[in-house]
Amino acid sequence: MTVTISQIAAQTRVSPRAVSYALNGQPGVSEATRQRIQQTAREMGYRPNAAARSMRSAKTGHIGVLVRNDNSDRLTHLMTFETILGINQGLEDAGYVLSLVRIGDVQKGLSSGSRVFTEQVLDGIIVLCEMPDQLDRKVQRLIPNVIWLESQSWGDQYCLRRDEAEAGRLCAQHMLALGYRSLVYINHPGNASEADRSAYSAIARLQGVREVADGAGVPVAEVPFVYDKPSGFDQMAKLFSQITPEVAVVVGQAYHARWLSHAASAAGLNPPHDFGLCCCDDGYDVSMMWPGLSRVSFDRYGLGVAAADMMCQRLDRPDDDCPSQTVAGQWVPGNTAWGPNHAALSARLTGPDSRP
Amino acid sequence: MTVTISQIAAQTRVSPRAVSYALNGQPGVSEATRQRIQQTAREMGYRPNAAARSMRSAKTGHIGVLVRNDNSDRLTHLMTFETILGINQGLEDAGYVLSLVRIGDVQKGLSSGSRVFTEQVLDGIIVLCEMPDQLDRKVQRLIPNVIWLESQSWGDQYCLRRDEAEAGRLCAQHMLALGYRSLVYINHPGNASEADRSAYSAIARLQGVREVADGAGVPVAEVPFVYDKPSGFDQMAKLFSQITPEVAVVVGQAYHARWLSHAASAAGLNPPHDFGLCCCDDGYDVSMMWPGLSRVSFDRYGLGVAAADMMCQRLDRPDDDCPSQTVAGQWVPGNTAWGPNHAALSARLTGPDSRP
DNA sequence: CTGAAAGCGCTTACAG
DNA sequence: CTGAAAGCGCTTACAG
Repeated sequence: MTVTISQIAAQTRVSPRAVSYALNGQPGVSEATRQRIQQTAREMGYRPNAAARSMRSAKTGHIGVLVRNDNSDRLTHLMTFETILGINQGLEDAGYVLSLVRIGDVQKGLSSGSRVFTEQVLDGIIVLCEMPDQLDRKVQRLIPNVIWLESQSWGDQYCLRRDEAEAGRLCAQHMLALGYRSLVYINHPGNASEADRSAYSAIARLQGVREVADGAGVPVAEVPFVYDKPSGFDQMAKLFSQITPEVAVVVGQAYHARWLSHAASAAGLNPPHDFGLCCCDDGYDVSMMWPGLSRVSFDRYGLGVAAADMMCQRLDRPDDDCPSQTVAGQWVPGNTAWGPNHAALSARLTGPDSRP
Repeated sequence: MTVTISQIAAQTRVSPRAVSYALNGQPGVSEATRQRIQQTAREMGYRPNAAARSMRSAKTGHIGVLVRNDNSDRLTHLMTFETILGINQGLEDAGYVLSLVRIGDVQKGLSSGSRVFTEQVLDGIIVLCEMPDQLDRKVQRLIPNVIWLESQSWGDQYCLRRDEAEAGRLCAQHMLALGYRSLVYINHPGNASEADRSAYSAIARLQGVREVADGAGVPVAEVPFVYDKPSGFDQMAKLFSQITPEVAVVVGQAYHARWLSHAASAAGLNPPHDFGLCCCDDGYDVSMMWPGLSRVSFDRYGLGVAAADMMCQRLDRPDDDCPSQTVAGQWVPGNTAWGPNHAALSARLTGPDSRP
């Protein structure tokens, strides 16, 4: 059924060696036979057997991307997909295939997990989630080349992260510049399971906000936020009852901004008329669906490409230095925070499009 | 460096055959030696070489998922990720590894694409995007077992889709039940490139809406919608200037609902106070961030699991019948459409939480 | 410039 | 119950 090199060899009456050399563009075959072999291979619909190649070369050609998708948290942040597509682009350009891998039940370790942990399937893995250190070590032990992307692990090499503290600073700076003198920072409360997951980024963002606000003597009220539990609604209801146009609400994640926006809308409140709103993060979908959100923007796709490149360097030139990198976001002025003194009416007239 | 079966055989002074039989739980080894071998294998950190196994079994153990991510459209709908995670779960349970594959530049065919098209890498592929028929045929020619999920391709077997027409009917039925007697349907305009991509689903949804509305003698105004171009903003501005609480806006995709909500909010308009809003679709992120959206809900994750199961059936029992399936969504009553006669005040007092 | 041969790591009929 | 051997499809030193 499937065509092999031997079959082509038989067909063209040469040795398998000649076929291999001819198809891989190596010298050692006359140009005439090379042409003849290539022609026949094309006609027969030959495609190399990846497994056989892999066995010879001791390289699988597969790179994993590890996402958090255990049973307690079936869906990681969907925005991760944007980064994954960037990784995919980068890997594909280098001839690798991307294997999606999820962490199995974290409690069980990796026992019930993917085949990539029980067999030799991957040349390397990009860790795109936060997980307990113990699990991190397990991954390092089972899979040869690891790159950490947006992970809690951080070392001198092979790590890549957004600059969360800078994002917090940018938000605070722009809110102050608009004239706000009262900030509310909304974030996940640090309960045990969630702290694992978003601790480093949430902490860094808040630090950035505080750093700038403290410097200007502006208070930052911290409001815990659980969007998927009834208690979260109560807290938001309380917030809405107290909010004024003089207050700027800063949220960490774009998901939080979305939740807040819809909840406020249902309560008849809209930024920037009734309060200021900005976000330390965004994603492609935000830039498309909510271009007016005042925010720090990160190129998650580009981050993925960069991580893929880092992996390729680690594989191709393992002895070269590959320093960890931090990527800064860009402030995007929107129409959800116009300052406490801005006439609400003009906001209403200007409409939804805030882009230049 | 890596441990092989021969090394274990040498260590335990048995033949490679015995090691293979012992580790794979096959009869033909005494229980004593089996235990000894397993113990040694564990100590040496043995993990089978997937390539060697693959070569013997003529199965790669990799299943592709094809997404649209060409240069003109770097990011497919991010909600696709939810489905992909479902597929991943289903495949992993069956011992397969998921390879993410993107369509290369559609114009160029698959020439510059992933290695999965030039070598034998995959046992099968799940097409999770719409693409030209010609490309579809190419995929079928290059990769053995194809499952179509949410694709424009439809046959008696191996296809899986949401029931879009039913979603449209559900939306219209519930809007009519709430008392709305004027519907606006917002959708992508059918321009050439976009028609390819969303034609079948968009057409089916609108048909469903019309079917119900026509039956009740209720008019449906169609408004084209381009959210990523300035002309889209103009059209929305016009819509907002005409909208009233007596009108229910029906949108096809959750992305459209999000865009509309933010744009309306910036203009000081909120559903259900100023107009009714419902959506033929949702996603996990919508259910978390915007639980109050009146909508038809689809379990995209479950759809992914179902597609993976379909693939496994096709691989395990190729001769069995595997009929195509259509999955219906469920109506979720929210707080974005409460009927034209509902007192706006009560909506404002009730707050953001609309869940039972 | 080309053919015959070894070997990557595994599985599995085939003898003993 | 166990060992020696073939073979999956490919690549690559080694002779000629």
